[in-house]
Amino acid sequence: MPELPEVETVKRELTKHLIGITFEEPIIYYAGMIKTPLKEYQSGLKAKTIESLDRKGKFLIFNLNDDHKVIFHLRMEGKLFIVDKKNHSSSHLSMFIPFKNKKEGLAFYDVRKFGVSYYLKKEDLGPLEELGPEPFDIKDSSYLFDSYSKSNKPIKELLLDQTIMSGLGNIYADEVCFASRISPFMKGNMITKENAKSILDNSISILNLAIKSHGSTVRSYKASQEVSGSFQKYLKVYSHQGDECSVCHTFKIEKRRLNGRGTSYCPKCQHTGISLGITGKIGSGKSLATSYFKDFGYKVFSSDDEIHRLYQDPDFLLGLKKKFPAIFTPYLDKTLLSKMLLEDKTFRRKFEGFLYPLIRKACNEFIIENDGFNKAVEVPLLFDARMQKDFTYLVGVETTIQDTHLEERGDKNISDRLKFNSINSYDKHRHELDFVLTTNGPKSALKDQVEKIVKEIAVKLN
DNA sequence: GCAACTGTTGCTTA
DNA sequence: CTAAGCAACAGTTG
Repeated sequence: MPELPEVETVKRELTKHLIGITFEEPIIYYAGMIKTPLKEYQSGLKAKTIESLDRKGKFLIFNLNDDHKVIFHLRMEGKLFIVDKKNHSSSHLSMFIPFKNKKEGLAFYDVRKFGVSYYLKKEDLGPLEELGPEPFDIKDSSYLFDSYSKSNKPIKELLLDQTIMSGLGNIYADEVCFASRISPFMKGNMITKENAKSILDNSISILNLAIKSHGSTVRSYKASQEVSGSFQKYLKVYSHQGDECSVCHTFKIEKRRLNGRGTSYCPKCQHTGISLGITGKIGSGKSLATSYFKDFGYKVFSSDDEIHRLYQDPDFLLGLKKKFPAIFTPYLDKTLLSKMLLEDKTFRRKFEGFLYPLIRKACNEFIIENDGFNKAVEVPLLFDARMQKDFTYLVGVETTIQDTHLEERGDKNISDRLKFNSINSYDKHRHELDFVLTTNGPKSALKDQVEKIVKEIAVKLN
């Protein structure tokens, strides 16, 4: 995962073996990794000796015994191992640089081929040009406060911005937010000076401890053949989604996407507010239940409303038409759509595969946008859309008088509506619910049930 | 069996 | 300018 501590570990490990080593001409198997002219790279490294190694943020630097240097960025999976010339594994080998008068060489393994390398004059900054200071070099947290305050982006995204401060990646950014008791979703311009100080202090202490632990070993990443990092045992949120928070012992660690990155946090310790997924069959009374949560101060969102909004969206309709031309005659035929959803299983799968991710994304955006508030999100097909993990708690709404409810709201096609029960896997997943609301009785009884849940959650949040 | 997800960054598009 | 989405790639997980 190479973030700063892992790259520092690589640097320390390689320093033991590389100082004074003379390169032979590099053998390049994946030319895409070399970001400066290939021929110069090969001829430039040949017969040069390594004088010292350096690290800036997540970049690794070899200083050669002339006026040039070599820069590596390992990105996601890049690994620099010293291996025997005839013993190196050939799978995912992007480059091999044999050592002169030695039986070993430096191998660059990179499964995903995202890693890059540069051959540059020592005075050229190259990719380091825009790089911000490391936390260790920031003497005053007001620098961070000033940088973050200017931005409307979520604080975690700003922590990942290497031009402001370098070194934090996805794992340590989550850990720093947790240690600082700050929501990763909070906008930069909302943070206080105390927040900024906390972020700087925790960045320094977490990175230092991680360096001491030789980084983290997660998934396939290892700094060298010999060294396995152990910082993963100190991780409090990253890789802990679903576990009870080790600090408050009240809620599970949650995980959701923020700008395409998995983001783990504790809703209580980091003051994000909790989120409820409200689900149930058609006509069960979900909307009414959700509206009661609103009465108790919750922010609410309905995925049905989102679907209606999507059907007004020309871009969505265009995408839909491209994927499912059959339901356009020539305009979207909702009756035909309902019929096909009920009768054609293959069509339904495909349609759901198109629609559910959009719903999931919209719900996620709503939750992130309403950071700090408690939220109730109505999702009729929550289980089918596999959104169980997207909420703090799951609330089921049940009734034995579905048809009465549908009649009450003036539904014309009750029997057709009820057919949709067959494609809702609520019953199969009922045991996953944290709360069940029953809506057979008077409305006031439902409101009382909602109030009970609201109070229980308020106690947990303190 | 397919879709989503994975540690990073930079470029394109609106 | 910002913001979002995608691209680079290949393997693992549900």
